Parts: sequence; C-alpha cells; structure tokens
Amino acid sequence: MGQLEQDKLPIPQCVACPVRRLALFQPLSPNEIQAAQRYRSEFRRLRRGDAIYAQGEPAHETYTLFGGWAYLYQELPAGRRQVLSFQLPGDLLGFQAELADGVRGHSARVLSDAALCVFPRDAMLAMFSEHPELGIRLIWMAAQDQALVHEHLASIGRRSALERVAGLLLELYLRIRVRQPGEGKDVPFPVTQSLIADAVGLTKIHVNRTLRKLREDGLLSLTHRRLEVPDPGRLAKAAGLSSAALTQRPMI
Amino acid sequence: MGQLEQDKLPIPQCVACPVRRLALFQPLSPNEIQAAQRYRSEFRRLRRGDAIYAQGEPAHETYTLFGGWAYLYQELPAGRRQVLSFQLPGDLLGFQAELADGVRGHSARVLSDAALCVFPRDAMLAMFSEHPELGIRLIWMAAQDQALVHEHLASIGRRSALERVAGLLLELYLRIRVRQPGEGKDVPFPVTQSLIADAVGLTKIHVNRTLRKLREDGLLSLTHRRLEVPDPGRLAKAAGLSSAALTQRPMI
DNA sequence: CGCGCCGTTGAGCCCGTTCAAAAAGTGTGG
DNA sequence: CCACACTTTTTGAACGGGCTCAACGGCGCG
Repeated sequence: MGQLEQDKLPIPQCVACPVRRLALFQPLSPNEIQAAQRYRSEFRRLRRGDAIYAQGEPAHETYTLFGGWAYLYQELPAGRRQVLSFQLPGDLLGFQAELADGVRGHSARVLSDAALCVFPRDAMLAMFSEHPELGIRLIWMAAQDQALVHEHLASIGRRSALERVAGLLLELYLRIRVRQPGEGKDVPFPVTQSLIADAVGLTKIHVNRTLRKLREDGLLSLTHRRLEVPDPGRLAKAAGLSSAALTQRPMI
Repeated sequence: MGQLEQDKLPIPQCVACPVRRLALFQPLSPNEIQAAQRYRSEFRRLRRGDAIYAQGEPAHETYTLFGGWAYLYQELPAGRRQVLSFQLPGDLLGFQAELADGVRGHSARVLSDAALCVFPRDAMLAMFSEHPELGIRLIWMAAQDQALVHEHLASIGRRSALERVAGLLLELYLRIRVRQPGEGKDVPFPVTQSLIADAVGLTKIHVNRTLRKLREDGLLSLTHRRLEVPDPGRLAKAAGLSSAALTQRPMI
C-alpha cells in the first residue's frame, strides 16, 4: 500500500475502535467515548521502521497503538542496544516521560506498518481532571507494564538462553492471541531474530541456535514471520515458568 | 534497640515528615497534609530481613518507606532469585498490584531496620478522587520507577560485569546522597554482595572479584557497610554511562 | 565460645561470544 | 517478471567471561 493511497483512508471514530476494550478508554460508556474523542489531536500512520519518538527528546505527547507492532529500546555505547518491551494494539506508549514533563528516557519505533492515536500533554491532564476513572485506568495500565518489565528483568538476569527465548516468545504469543481470539493457531510475528537477541540479551547467532533447538523439540514453529505454539503449557515449562503463570494474569 | 523499646516510640505526624518532599504527598500544602494524614491506616516498624509482602498474596495496601532500605525481588525455580529494585526512604511500594486489584507479582523485604506508612486500598482511591493532583503525582513516581527499571534492564542485558556493578553502586550512591545532602562523602550501604549479585545477574563470587577490581582502580571504597565514591564521573565512565546521565535526571 | 552468615581466593570448565562466510528471503526499480 | 541490493537466517570453529565447585578467614550474635 503506497503512502499516498494510505493517506486517503478515513480516520476511525473512537466509538468504533476495535482496541478500545484493551485501551485507556475502556472504562467509558459509548456516550462518554464520543465526547472523549476530542482529546485525540491526531491519528498518525507509520511505516515499518519509523520512529515514534527518540531518547533525549522533550516529551509532550502520549500514544495509543491502534494497529501494528512497536518496540521500546535504549541505545548504549559501542553499538549495543537493549529492547525494553514490545507494544501491541491497544497498548499505551510514552506516558512515562510525558507526565513527568521531562525528556524521553528511551526510543520507540514501529516494527510493522502501524497507526497511532496521539494525545497531547494538555489533553491528558484535562482528561484526568474531567474523568478521574481514567487516571486509575492509566495507573492500572502502568502497573501491567511494570509487571511485564519485572518478568523481563528476572528472565534476563537469572534464566538460561533457552528459557529466555522460550519465555519471550510465549509472552508475545499469548498477548497476541488475546487480541485475535478468532484466528488460527498461528499468529503474525514480525520480530526478527536480531531484535529477539537485543530483547533477551543474547547474540543473534545464539538466538538462532536456541530457536533451532526449540523447533527440534517441537515447542514452536516460527517461519515466514508467523509463530505457532502447539502447546503453551510445554513451552511455559521450557521457559522455567510455573505453569500457573499461564492462566493467572489476563495480560494486556 | 529491642522490639519492646522500639514499639514505644511515638508515631510521626505527616506534617513533620522528613521524607515528604520526596514522597507522594509532596504536592500538598501543610494544611492539606494534616487532613490527608487520615488516609494512613498504620505506621509500621520492621526489623532487618522482615517481609513487607510476598509474591502471590492478594494486595490491598500501598506503602511509603519512611526510613530504612527495602528491596523488591522475584523468586524463580531452582533457588534462583532476581532483585528488581532497591527502595529508599520516601519511595512508594506496592501500588502496582494494589491498584490493579490483583495479586502481588513480586516480594518485598527490608534490608535494614525500617519503618513504613501504610495506606489501604480504599484510602488510596478516596485520596485520588479528593486530591486529583495526587493521582498525577503517583503517575509521576511510577514513571520514575519505570525509568530506573529500564536502566536496570539495559544494564543486565547489554553490559559487562564491571559495568553492571559500577552502575548499580553509582545509582544507589546518588540516590542516597539526594536524601542526605549534609553527610560526609561516605554513605551507609547495607547491601550484601550476594544481593548485588542477584540484582545485576551475576554470581556472588564474580561480584566479589569485580568489586576488588573497582577498588583497585580507586573508583570506590566499600567496607563495613559504608560506600564512598570519590569521583562519580569516573565511576559513571566505568559503568558505560554517558556522563550526562549524572546531572540529567533529578532521580528520586 | 561456637554457630551462621558474609567475604575472599583458587582451579577448571562451559555457555554463550566472536569472527567468518554462505544461503535464503525480501523489497525495489527497470 | 526479472535483476540487483540488502537484510535476515543459518552454519562452522575457536575463544573467553563468568560460572561451578571447593575451601578458608572474618565478624556478629546468641
């Protein structure tokens, strides 16, 4: 789809938003939603690889990911990079520095063609004073985020290469499936091995070997940008997770 | 100080709180503080090693650390442990699962004798509707927290053992100094090498060797539970940080 | 004084890295 | 539809940072 053609697409109404139940506005009734839509300043379309914001920039916007994938990362000396998290449709991005009225502490970029709803700082603040329940909801979403990052931290700090890769793939697989309950067993998976490596703290070479092993053990199939996990329970075991973790949290 | 003797100490008033400017109630005026004090249900004293809450428990309280140190951690299969973060006086603990009305995703424990202000769930919610600015403030504190965890993630994922240990010690040193501007160059540091290891994802043996190297290079002195960093700039360099990071963020 | 926790040191090994190169896939323009 | 460039995936060989296993010294506390 060309850029020009893409720009002609209509801008979706919040009332009809397919990710609303996952997103910030979930607590609002349809009537309120219609009113709340004015907080959104822009509906922005991005192409694969585009930056959303960058480390060091002043922050004055928050985003809801409408469609597509994004990832947050930090760049370190000597060309090293750490992927902090992956964001899926309905996720909230960039509220951290935004509301701390400071500077971005990390960069964000889209993995696939994507679309964002943009909320300026002032709109966010107005929103919270007019709809306090949205403040609670934001805190809830931030808490979910924090829980995922904590899991990520434990994974990188204290798990083997196999467990880390298995864990990341399982997490993403489950998060995608929540969003696409209807589809077949395999889901779109636009994450390169190099990105997986930078997320779990390994080299892409070793990620490749680890993936081979996971495939050989029949724990997953990952080809042509599609991921299938025949038995999430077994993958969870390989990831060194208590299988309770599978059903426990709803996860966003 | 014995337990019995300790229990006789008076309970501090919020108006006179020494950590207030660092904590949740910072935005309130002295008058408001006096009124807000009723949100606090308890002032709790703990001894070195006591648990504050544990992974898996239902959450219905949030805490402000009044004095002493605490740490958040996750326990993994095979006796492994990951320290997620260290908390210093004024820091807010446990709001994550609390406000997501769920179950604790990690455990919290005090490192040294400590004291907490306890806020029940209902009080927190009432607080936010009566003082919306406290909601914003909470989000701000959560964002600060998130930034620290992101830094931590990048450290474990993409830095060498030396950089990780240097980075953690520098972070803690600076955070303590913000709280105790008056004191001498060295600060109290009750963190064991084993805990450092579980924080940065190394073995305690290797942490010991890394600390020796840092001492030999004159970057720090760490003995008898006290830490001194003669030149934070040099330590930042050893940690692989842009020395800008030193002055950039105020940090809580 | 003895027990347990914490810090320290040595020797050898292994998981994941580095370096190198080829094969396969993906996108672009003619 | 094909040719070309570029990115991503895959494989091999050798190295090394941090781990494992084992032991000892020091210090606080009951």
